[in-house]
Amino acid sequence: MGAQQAAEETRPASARVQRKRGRRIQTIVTTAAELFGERGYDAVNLEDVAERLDVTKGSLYYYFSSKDELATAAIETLGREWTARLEALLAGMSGTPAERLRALIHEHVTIAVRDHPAALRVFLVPREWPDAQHERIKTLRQEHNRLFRTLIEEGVAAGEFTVTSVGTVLQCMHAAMSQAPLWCSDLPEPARSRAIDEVTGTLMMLVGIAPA
Amino acid sequence: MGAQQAAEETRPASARVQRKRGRRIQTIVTTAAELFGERGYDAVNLEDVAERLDVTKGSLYYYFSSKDELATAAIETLGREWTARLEALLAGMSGTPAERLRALIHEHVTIAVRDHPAALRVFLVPREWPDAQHERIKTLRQEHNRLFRTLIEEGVAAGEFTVTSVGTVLQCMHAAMSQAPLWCSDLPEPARSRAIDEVTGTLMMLVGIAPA
Amino acid sequence: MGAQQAAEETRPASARVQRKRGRRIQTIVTTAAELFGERGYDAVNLEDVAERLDVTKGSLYYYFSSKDELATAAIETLGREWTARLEALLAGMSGTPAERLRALIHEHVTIAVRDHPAALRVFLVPREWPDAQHERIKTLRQEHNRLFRTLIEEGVAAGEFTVTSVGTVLQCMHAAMSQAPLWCSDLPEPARSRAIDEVTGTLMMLVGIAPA
Amino acid sequence: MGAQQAAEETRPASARVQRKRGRRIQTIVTTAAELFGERGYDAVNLEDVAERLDVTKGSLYYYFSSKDELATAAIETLGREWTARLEALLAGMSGTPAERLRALIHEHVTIAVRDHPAALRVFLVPREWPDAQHERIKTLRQEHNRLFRTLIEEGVAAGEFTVTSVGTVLQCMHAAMSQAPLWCSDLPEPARSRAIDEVTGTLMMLVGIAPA
DNA sequence: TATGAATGAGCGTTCATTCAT
DNA sequence: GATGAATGAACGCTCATTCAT
Repeated sequence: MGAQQAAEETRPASARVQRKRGRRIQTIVTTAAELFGERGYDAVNLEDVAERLDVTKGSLYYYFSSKDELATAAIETLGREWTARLEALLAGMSGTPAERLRALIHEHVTIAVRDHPAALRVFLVPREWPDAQHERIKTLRQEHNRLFRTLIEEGVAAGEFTVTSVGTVLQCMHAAMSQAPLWCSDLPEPARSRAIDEVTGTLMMLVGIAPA
Repeated sequence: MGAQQAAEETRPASARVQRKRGRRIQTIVTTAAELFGERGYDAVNLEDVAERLDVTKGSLYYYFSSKDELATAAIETLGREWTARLEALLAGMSGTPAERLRALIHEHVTIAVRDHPAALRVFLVPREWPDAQHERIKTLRQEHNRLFRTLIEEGVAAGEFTVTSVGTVLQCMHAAMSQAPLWCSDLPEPARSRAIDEVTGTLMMLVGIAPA
Repeated sequence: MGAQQAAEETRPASARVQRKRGRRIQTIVTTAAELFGERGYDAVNLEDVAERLDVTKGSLYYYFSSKDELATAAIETLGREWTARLEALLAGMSGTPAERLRALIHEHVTIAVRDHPAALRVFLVPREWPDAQHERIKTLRQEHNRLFRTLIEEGVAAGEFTVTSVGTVLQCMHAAMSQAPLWCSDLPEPARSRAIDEVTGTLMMLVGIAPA
Repeated sequence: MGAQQAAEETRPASARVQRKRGRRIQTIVTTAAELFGERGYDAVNLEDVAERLDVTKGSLYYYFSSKDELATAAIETLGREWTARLEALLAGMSGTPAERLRALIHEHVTIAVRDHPAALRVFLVPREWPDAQHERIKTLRQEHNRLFRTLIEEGVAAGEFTVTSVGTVLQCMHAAMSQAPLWCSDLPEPARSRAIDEVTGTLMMLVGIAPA
């Protein structure tokens, strides 16, 4: 490849190419996220990822230099999307802190149970992951926690919530929400929604809101 | 060698040997339980287990016929001991359901945080384990749950507890208690005890008991 | 890349690749057949096969998913080729049943002694092989036997042959032909051909044809 | 152990002890011969041998310094016993060479089919065995062949037998007799005896004796 | 860009052999 | 003499990674 061609590529052509590359990467990352979520880091091999994408193993290395890097990207994507959905929910609603917290928990559990039964492997047992991911997971979780923390503190300040310790409530809440897929995901539909509602109601009690 | 001598010597020797073998097996199982707990089934290899025991990999096969069998034994031991400690606690105390539940939660979290930071891998993410263990884990967890369930139902019947659904409360409680090691185990001592107390107080809210 | 180009390029390339893969597999199977024949299933390890092919053990798994499968392919190849050669011989000749049987025996022994001293391990001691191969071997041997059986029955019907029992004659004949490499293969050339002739003449006596 | 005691043991006590040791060794060797015969050298492990003898693996090393040595002894025993039985048969009978050869073949096949379906592994595929055994097997087989050879040469000299080459007839005969267990051993009793008779009759044709 | 092929380190498992008691 | 325990080398197999094309 000549230098000139290279120069041509880094500008206009390259923009289209890079967008394409970006989309390709997203496809891969999303697929990887599904698999890592379903089975965990160790139990996923690149052959599986490649097969689900209908490419060969070797191709993955054109986009990611290692399994670790792919996993990092997958987690990143998972975390971002999740937080974005929760933020979107909050942005579009008003009401008392209790109403909003209830909606937030409900949404979180719904995402976990319906879309990412996967994710508990990521957020629940971070030690399963290589150190590189470990830190990133922590950060993502903090961003994620921020949404809940803000709301809870608001409710406490308003005298609406009663808590022992905000930090502890967050940890417990998160643990329960993340593990919910274990007992909810396999339920047939009417029962599954009911189960999600129950979890939501139960977790509201952590801030002192009695069941309806 | 006469038959009598044989009767006097061979059998008692065999009994001693038997006991020795039993102890050896316990040592191995305990070590294995630690490692499986720390890293999960996939990430533990028999070389690691052997090294920690200061023997070679092959020796493990003198006692266990496969990694699976070793894992099964490790889980079994872990589960039994845990349940036994909780049962012992309940057997030695009286008081209102709230007092007893508080003690039970406190003990569970203490065991998890201090003695088996390990165990969350086992009880929290059962899907990580081969099918053979999967069922056994379920059973152990049920026995374990029974202690909590009985107490909660008693409290509800006495009008002392308020719950959305006993089953859901159990699941959430268990999830939080099991994950507690993640944020408590590495704390220095006075803080750790305080953290355990906070978790206890927070989880009592799941049955409608307000913080002190 | 346009769809047409893809159609013109990807498929033909894939066809060439396919053929290349086929050739590679044949090379491996042939090499494996030699080794299995020389030493038997148990005594051959994949390291040996790989070394003779000048690749690493792991590479074999790109083509065969287990030692068993490789062995099956090796046996299949061996059996097919052998039967094909015998069929080709018969197709190209006429004459009395005795003449044709003599030629058939001679060819079989020649193949065994010169080309596959190997094969006795396969056809002589089927119990040495895993069950998967066991059945396949039986089938191959039956196809193989069919050629001899047809001819012998023809000779018997024509009153040219005298036998105790066709089945038993086939078994004895096969046993001797297969084991011939043991005492013939290491002979220097003029003696080896003579030995093969003697075996042929001797085995013709099993159908009542006296030596020349 | 004091020198005196040793001195005492090497004489009178030692005789009894040594006989005992000899009997013990015979038991082990016989058992090993069975197993090697059933499964072949590679597929037999010392654990199996020990278990069948109801001792531990380690004990075998008190009598044999390696698996190889045990195998050698097993083959030796097998071969000796076999030859002895054939010699005994011949010693106790008279008649024409044909009558005696027929009896000899019949006895050989009967032993093979009924008592040592085993043995084909030993005598049919000597290459399966370590070099140490290889030579010994050859020798045993020669002794064994001698019985047949003598008889055949006698029959030829008497004009009763017609052969292409005595050596070749012996090889073919041996091959067939040894492999007979493969198709006879699993037959139910009346059929098995008949099959043995058929093999005998068929093999007599190798020396020019027509079926009855 | 993408593929098919190959590599090599590592893992679970087996087994002949050794040895203290 | 015999046992229980341990060892270490080897084997079948997996998989992340590399690379020529």
